[in-house]
Amino acid sequence: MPQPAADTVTEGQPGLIVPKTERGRRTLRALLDAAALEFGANGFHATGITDITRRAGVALGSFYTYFASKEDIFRALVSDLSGQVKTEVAPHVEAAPDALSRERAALAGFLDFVTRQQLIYRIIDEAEFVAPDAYQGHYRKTVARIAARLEDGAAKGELRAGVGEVEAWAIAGMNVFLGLRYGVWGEGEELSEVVARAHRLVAEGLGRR
Amino acid sequence: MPQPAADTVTEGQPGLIVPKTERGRRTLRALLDAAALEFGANGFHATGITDITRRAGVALGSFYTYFASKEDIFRALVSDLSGQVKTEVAPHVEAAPDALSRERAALAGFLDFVTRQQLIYRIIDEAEFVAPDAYQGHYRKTVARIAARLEDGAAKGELRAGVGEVEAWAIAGMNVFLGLRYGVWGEGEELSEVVARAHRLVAEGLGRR
Amino acid sequence: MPQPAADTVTEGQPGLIVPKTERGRRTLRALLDAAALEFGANGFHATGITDITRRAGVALGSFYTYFASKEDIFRALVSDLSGQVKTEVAPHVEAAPDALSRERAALAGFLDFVTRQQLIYRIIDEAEFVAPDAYQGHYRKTVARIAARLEDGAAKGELRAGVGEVEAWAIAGMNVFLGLRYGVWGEGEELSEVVARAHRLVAEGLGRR
Amino acid sequence: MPQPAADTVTEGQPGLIVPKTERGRRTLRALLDAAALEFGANGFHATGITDITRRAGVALGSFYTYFASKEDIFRALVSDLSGQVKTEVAPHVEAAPDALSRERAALAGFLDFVTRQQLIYRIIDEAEFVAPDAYQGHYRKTVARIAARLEDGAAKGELRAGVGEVEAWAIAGMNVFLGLRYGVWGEGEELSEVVARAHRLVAEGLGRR
DNA sequence: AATGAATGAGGGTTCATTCAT
DNA sequence: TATGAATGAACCCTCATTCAT
Repeated sequence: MPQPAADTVTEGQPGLIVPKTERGRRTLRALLDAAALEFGANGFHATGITDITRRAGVALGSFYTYFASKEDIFRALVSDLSGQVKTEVAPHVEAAPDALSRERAALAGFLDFVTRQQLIYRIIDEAEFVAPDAYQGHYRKTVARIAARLEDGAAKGELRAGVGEVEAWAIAGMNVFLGLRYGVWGEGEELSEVVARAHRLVAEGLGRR
Repeated sequence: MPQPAADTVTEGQPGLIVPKTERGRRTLRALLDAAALEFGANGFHATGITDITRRAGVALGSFYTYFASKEDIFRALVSDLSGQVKTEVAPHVEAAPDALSRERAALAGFLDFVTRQQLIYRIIDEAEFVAPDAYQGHYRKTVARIAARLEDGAAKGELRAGVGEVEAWAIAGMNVFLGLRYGVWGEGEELSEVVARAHRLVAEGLGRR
Repeated sequence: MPQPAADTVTEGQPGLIVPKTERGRRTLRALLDAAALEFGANGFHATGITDITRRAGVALGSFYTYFASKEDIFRALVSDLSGQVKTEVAPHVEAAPDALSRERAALAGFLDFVTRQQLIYRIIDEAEFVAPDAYQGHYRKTVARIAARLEDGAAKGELRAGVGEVEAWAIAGMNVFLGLRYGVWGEGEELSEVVARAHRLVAEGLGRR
Repeated sequence: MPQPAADTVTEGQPGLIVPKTERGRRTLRALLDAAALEFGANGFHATGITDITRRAGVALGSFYTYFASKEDIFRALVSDLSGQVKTEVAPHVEAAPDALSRERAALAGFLDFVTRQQLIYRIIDEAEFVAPDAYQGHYRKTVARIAARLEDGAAKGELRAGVGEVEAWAIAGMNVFLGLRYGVWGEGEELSEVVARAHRLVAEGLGRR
């Protein structure tokens, strides 16, 4: 079951109003968490501002103290969630000893995140249609991280030479689709099995040796 | 540049009204083609029924002679486009001599389709939020085809044993992301290069031999 | 007591939608008449679209079949009322035998109109703040008519030479203020007396002979 | 160019809070001056309380320390401006040697005031729709002054006998319209010429001698 | 006296769908 | 079958005013 992001606003985002009082900070937090749950469960268009404020326990008008529009809070969420995914996956990745196991750890960490936060993860995907620039921003950053890992692995001789952005997009696509299929739609499939098989594809390909 | 699908409705879909008269058939066709362009360009929610009927050159009321609702025509489109993708990619695939080159051909064909019909292709993706069942249907069918190819290849000894659904989802995800990145967002990148690199990943993986 | 303008739409105004059916024509008429009463009685800002549609006996949405916005119908009204004033006053003016009595007839006709349509006349005045261009348009046209009369009178030797636009604006202002004071605010003052005195001012001035 | 009225509150008005401290007096002044500029530039309805407090450099809540409502400050302004007009015009009038030149001086002084304070002058006019009693109050007082002057002139034999309230309203209307047309809308017309021509109308009328 | 967050009624506008012609 | 006017629920957003600090 999706949990409201416990501490949503970690660093200032451009354009985000920073409340001056403690009370204001609590209200902003409540709005973001409520929005995550509502957008996640019902999608952008089916969610009304009143759904968000009702769940957050604040008055309708207070919404506009912190956000200029429904799109505005949506963008803030995407940006926030993008950071959350990265933050959750990073420790797994860093603990891995070499390039190939880094990718395995990234996939495992991502599937885990998506499974726990499945409704909320939809928000990022819906951004493709609600806030395309935020969507592009998220994936360009994500892929840049993957590409950097791959290039590092190649430089260390742990991966074959020449891997780069194209491979990174391919891996991102695999991970996202596997997350959707087995993390969100899945009905109890063994995720470790999925990780193992998908990772073998990435490591060895499909051909016979 | 996206073209209106010239002959959109090829076979009866469940729930779809089949017009009796030639005139009716033309109106239905006009509506579907107009809807593809409008939904593709502006998305489901930003598109009004009047946008569709205006472009189709029919009266507003006539829309409901053919479709029960906005979602209805959207579903019909997704189903239709799903068939189109399959139809366009299939010949490439069938011409390929072995399992690995089949996957290469599928990727190449898909990238080509997406590049030509980029706006329209968005419709399928937006279905995730507008008509999730149609979206699932499309991808389950797509993946089933891929899985069947892989299993066939394994049976023939052209691929390593044990490949199946998980690998098929991974490949689907890869293809879709590469299509979005290089077919839709791309600015003139060499698609053949993308295909070559992505295919090497599928064939050999990232590890050193 | 103000009467709804019996036949409001007499000639096509730019930007005004012209209904294609008889029913549509009736709805448009009903909306304009209702708007005149509501705007006249309560002013632009205190009048809601729903007040207009309720009085007109049509659904809220129908309003937007004919007008793009609240301002839009207001402008249409101003333009329409501007024409009505002219139409009502003109016959009095034309029946007058010479230049001085023309001005007297114009004042008398105007006071009469304002007295009968006092609420509705407020609409034109409020336009100064709601649709300044429409307001300017009305008064520039009105004054142009007065100036033309004066110049004609001077040419015929019925008025002293040199009268023109400045005098026309002065007369317009006099008429409007007298209309407001004695037509709208008035409590049964004898209008003929007002006309007589004001006209003597226009004819002879205040000085001693 | 309109100037913020330097010393706006000169005498206590009914219902107006008179601050005890110097600081309070400054805040009140700042609010009134800011309101004059905002109402003048954007009108009553388009002006928000926050626009006023922002320009005045005080917190939103402080507004209600001094005024009970938006209408309240508007009324206070109208009353204040009414006094200003009178104060500005009076010396010109008093300096004039006889009844006719008094009216000429009044018109000239008024046109001058309106030209310098055009935006702010709109406030008085808008009062017709925002605070009709304040509007009536202003013009009844204004006209009473004019009427008193006329009657005085008649008593002294400088004007023809019998002039009174009707003539005063007529003259007020002329002045106001000429102010709007040549002071506010005008584009550099020679005001002295306007004064001369309008005054000849008042003095001699339009007829031939 | 000042601050600024909180409130919530209200209003304009959209648009999918229905219906009379 | 086609037409286009009619319907009205729904929704986003504003903003005057209140209130806790």
